Amino acid sequence: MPTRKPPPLRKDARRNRTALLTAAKAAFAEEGLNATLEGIARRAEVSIGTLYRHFPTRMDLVAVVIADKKRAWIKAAETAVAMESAWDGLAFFLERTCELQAGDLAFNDIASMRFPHAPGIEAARKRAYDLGGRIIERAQAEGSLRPDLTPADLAFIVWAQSRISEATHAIDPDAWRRYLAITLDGLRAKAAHPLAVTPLRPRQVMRAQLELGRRRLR
Amino acid sequence: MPTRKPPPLRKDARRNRTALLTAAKAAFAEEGLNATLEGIARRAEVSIGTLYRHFPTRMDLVAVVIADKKRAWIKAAETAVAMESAWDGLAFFLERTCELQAGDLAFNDIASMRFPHAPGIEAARKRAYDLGGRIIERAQAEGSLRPDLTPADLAFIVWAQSRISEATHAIDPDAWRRYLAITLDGLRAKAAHPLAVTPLRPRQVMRAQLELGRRRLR
DNA sequence: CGATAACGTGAGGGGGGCCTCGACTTAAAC
DNA sequence: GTTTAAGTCGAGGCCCCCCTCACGTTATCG
Repeated sequence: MPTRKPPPLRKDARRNRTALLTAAKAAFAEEGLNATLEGIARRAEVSIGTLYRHFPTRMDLVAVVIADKKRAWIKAAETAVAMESAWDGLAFFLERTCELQAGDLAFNDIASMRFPHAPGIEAARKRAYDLGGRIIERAQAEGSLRPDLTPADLAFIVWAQSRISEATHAIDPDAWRRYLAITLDGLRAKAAHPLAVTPLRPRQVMRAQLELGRRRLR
Repeated sequence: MPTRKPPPLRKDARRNRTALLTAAKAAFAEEGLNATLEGIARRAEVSIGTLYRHFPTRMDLVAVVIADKKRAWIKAAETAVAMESAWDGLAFFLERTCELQAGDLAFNDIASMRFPHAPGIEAARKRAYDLGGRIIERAQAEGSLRPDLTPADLAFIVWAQSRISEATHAIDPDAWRRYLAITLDGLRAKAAHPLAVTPLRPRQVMRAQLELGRRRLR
């Protein structure tokens, strides 16, 4: 590996770095990923220059703050694929994804693709997408999931949910569950009526992601 | 009525007003209701001062631009209440609402409550909400709609849809229909599984609206 | 206890949007 | 054609944010 181990940080530097991450985590969660960097520096009681020394770009900060949830997300997908009941796997995956974004506008922004170029997210997204495909296949093979659903549809369902948790996270952190339950009822094979509109092709889904990202961020 | 009829506009003033409205309509539709006023003035080839003379506040501009769609929205609700099949009425109302917001980020912002204080919208909202309640009641009486749905749920469904059309309007203007169809399948009485989470109370719904409005607008 | 590299700082330049206001221009009425 | 109220204009003040950099400070090591 070409990367050298970074030299140890000085004590004050370590303290400031921690303070910045704490402040950023809170600010991003409350205000979304476009929280102002100056505000984060103020919150951490550190000068703006120090913020930039530690995190030269906003993305560097985002990457660290997001890391945990990103891992949790992938793990949820892997767990879902391994569940005995494929339907339960699907429901678990959707619930867990929505749970991660509820009350955390940072992950909400990520899940809604408002930061399409967030670092390290690309890979996680691809992985989650692939796993999502397998979750769907299994549930369709099992006969519990409507046969016309595609992996891209999963993304749209999560995006749609993201607006609901965006609206309700401060009022009732569990409100989104109600609407996810309704959607799940619509996903069952027994409930399915034929869909008149075809799903977006993968290329189009990517463009839709970028479109969401264009909206008032960055 | 205490309002006098306004004096006729000068010819150049009328021309500029029209240009401003045209520009604003386009800008709001493309960029959402927080499109920059300076940009709208540029687009109309008019100075920023002129914009402010005609429309002292952003809301004055929004009110005029939105008016048509607002009426169309109420009309859709009234038509829906009068339809023979209550289920068709519900589907029609939801479809029409989503249709109005698809491809028009201005109405999308309105429907998503991102401008909670938009002028004249308050009344329209109340009317639509009331009509929505009657649409639901009829469909539940008919036995076609799941009995646990409330008027507030309708709002959340539309908000959720708004994110989908936000993402897809430029790629496939009809993509949202696919997800609305899935949601409708979840709304049928036959598809319903009991909902574990209770709906938000009216007071909470209002707070959720304001919450959405807080997000990066104004 | 120096010496020094790492670190912290905040003023300042650049950008952009909001909104105001006084000087200028023009349509319209006589 | 003159008058004048209505209308237009855009510079400029305000605010907030992004990001850089030269200078002062501090931890760490010999």
